[in-house]
Amino acid sequence: MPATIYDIAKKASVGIGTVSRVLNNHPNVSSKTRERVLKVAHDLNYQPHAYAQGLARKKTNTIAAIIPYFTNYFFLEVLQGIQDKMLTLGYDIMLYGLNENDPEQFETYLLRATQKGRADGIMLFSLRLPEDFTVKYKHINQPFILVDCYHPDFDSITVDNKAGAYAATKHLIDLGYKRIGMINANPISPPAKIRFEGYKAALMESGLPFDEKIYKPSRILKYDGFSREAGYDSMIDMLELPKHELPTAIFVSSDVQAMGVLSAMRDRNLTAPDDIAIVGFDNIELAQHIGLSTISQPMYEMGVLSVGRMLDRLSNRNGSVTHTLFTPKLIVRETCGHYKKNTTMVNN
Amino acid sequence: MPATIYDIAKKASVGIGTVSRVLNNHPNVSSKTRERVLKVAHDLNYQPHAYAQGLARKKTNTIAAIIPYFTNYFFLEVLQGIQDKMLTLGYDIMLYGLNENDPEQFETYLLRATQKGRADGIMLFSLRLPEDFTVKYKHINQPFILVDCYHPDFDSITVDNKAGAYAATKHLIDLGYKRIGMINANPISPPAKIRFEGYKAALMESGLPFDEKIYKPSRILKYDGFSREAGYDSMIDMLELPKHELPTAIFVSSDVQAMGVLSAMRDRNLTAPDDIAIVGFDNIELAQHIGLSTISQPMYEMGVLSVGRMLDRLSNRNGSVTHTLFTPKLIVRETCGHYKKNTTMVNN
DNA sequence: TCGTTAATTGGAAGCACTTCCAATTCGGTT
DNA sequence: AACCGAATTGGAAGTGCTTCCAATTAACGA
Repeated sequence: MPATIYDIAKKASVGIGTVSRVLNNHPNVSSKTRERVLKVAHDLNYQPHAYAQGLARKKTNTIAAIIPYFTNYFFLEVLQGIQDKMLTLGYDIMLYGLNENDPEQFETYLLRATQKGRADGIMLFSLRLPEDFTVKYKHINQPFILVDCYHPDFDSITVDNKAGAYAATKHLIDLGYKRIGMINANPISPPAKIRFEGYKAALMESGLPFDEKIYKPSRILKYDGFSREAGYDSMIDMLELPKHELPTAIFVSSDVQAMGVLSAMRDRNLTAPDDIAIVGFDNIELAQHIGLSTISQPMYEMGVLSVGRMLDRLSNRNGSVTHTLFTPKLIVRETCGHYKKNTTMVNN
Repeated sequence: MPATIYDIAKKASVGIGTVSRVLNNHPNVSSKTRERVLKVAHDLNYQPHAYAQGLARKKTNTIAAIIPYFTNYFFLEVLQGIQDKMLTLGYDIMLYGLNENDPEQFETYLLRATQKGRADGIMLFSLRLPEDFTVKYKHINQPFILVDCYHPDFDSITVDNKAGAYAATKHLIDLGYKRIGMINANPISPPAKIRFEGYKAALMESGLPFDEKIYKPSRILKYDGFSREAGYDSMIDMLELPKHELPTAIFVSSDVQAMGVLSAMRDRNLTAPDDIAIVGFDNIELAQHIGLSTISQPMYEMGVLSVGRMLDRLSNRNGSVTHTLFTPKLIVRETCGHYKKNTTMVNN
């Protein structure tokens, strides 16, 4: 039978109010009684009851995180960032991992997470929110923070996809490649669209022409084309081109697709970077092992920052919405070919 | 201002007791009042306050999961299994992810998780518990369930490491390899020790001699030798042997080590399985991509089962402790060489 | 020594629920 | 119409905390 403040009060011959004040470091307690209470609390091995505190304080010190499991590495890194930061702040995190194959799950989890008294705030990751999200969830009084996704009405932390795509393409240009193609996911998806813009911007700026023949948006639509299969398919399609029209380098809109692209090349007895140089996007765990040059998102930092945002929002409900854009980093490995001395080589 | 049962009671002209009974499906309510209350509740968009319920019921419907992040793929799979099962049961999960570099974190998290009223039970993953764990945490009245780790005093769900190692070795034997080595982690670690036993048992059974020269426990001790570097180091060491003493096949105690083993082979211009066949253990995500034959642990199922155990334990605190042993599965890919027709080929 | 002000202190009320007990209502009997 | 047991119902008490307000005590100067 765990001790309550009543037990402490009785044993220390004080009122429960005093016990509470001591335990919460309120100033108006004489140091003698404070010490006495503290000693008794320690002797009884007292631990406050989280739910009773939550009920009385109208605060749970818990935040809910809704993350799709299938984002895998992203999921892990971001979560770790959040967790580490949360610990130091005394918050707990309630996890709601989404399975790709169950579209109703999001609603279910959202409902649970927003159930009165469960969490102080909700963090949503990599989820495309419907247009009507705002009206639908207007009545919810927990703040939302979006990470790796965007909606004008909520604080968000995203990565600058255009800058990333630009950096990838620019790097290939700097290496001397002249005919640079792109294998994209489905441009319906905002990141795919924006990465395409970054690619074009880099070409423009360097005076290279944009050639439709070596730009392949994905024909396979599952996961909006962000899949190994989609990459494979696009590359096979690309390789139908007559040899002199083939690109010498390709920017691929994601690492998973790049995996497929590399498989397709292997099947055609081509290697990267000797035949065609490849740069991906995302820096998934695998990228390091296969030497894939890519663009890395600062996932851990995004996690940490998102916690900060959440706390800001918690203490100031009506502040104006902020959108933070992180600049991703180019990671040079083998698949993009001989790198120049002036490029930073990053090892993991 | 969200609705409470008092609001409902007033609007439906009934007492709060009745409202509560309706909401909790207690039998003794006339169907007229039941419907009336239900309608009002719906109109007011009523949601019960989780903490108030928890306080009154002395039950949180939440369980805490303490998992080391560095287990990566294991972490993801197991968590998903838990989550999916939990959802259907109306439980929430509170996540405590451990960083490898902070040994005090475990204590901290355990303390938080066991704080009164926070979670109904605690699940511990892949954590080696100190001998004195039982006495130290005797006072805690939340049940513990151990997954992928063992302690005699608590329910546990583990994988049959011996059977897995046996299956791996036996498969190599069945393929016709006669000189089969093993690269192990540090045998201090229980799984490493037991996998070694499985390896030896398979050799024995087939009348093959155990040769110390081709058994290499790890010299690098970080992560108990379950690391890429350890695998690399052991393999380099192994390759010092005169050619005729080299094994023709090696069972490696983990996939991460196998990664290192394969790198070492590549550095010496050897390939698997042509020069030396390799079988790993764990079936990490990467294994599929590099065609590594390995032993797969049913992580998802372990997660699901652990939830079941937890609920059993929750409803029967004093039942005797159960230890469940899962039998892992052999996954045949390329690195073990030509497979026989009678072996099941698994694709992922 | 006595008033006055400031520093402590006790405990009721409130947080939103569940549950138990006593009271009321209902249906069916006689 | 009166009665009885069963089916409903209301609401007090309890869950463990915070916080506020009134009351007590201490401290200080005159």
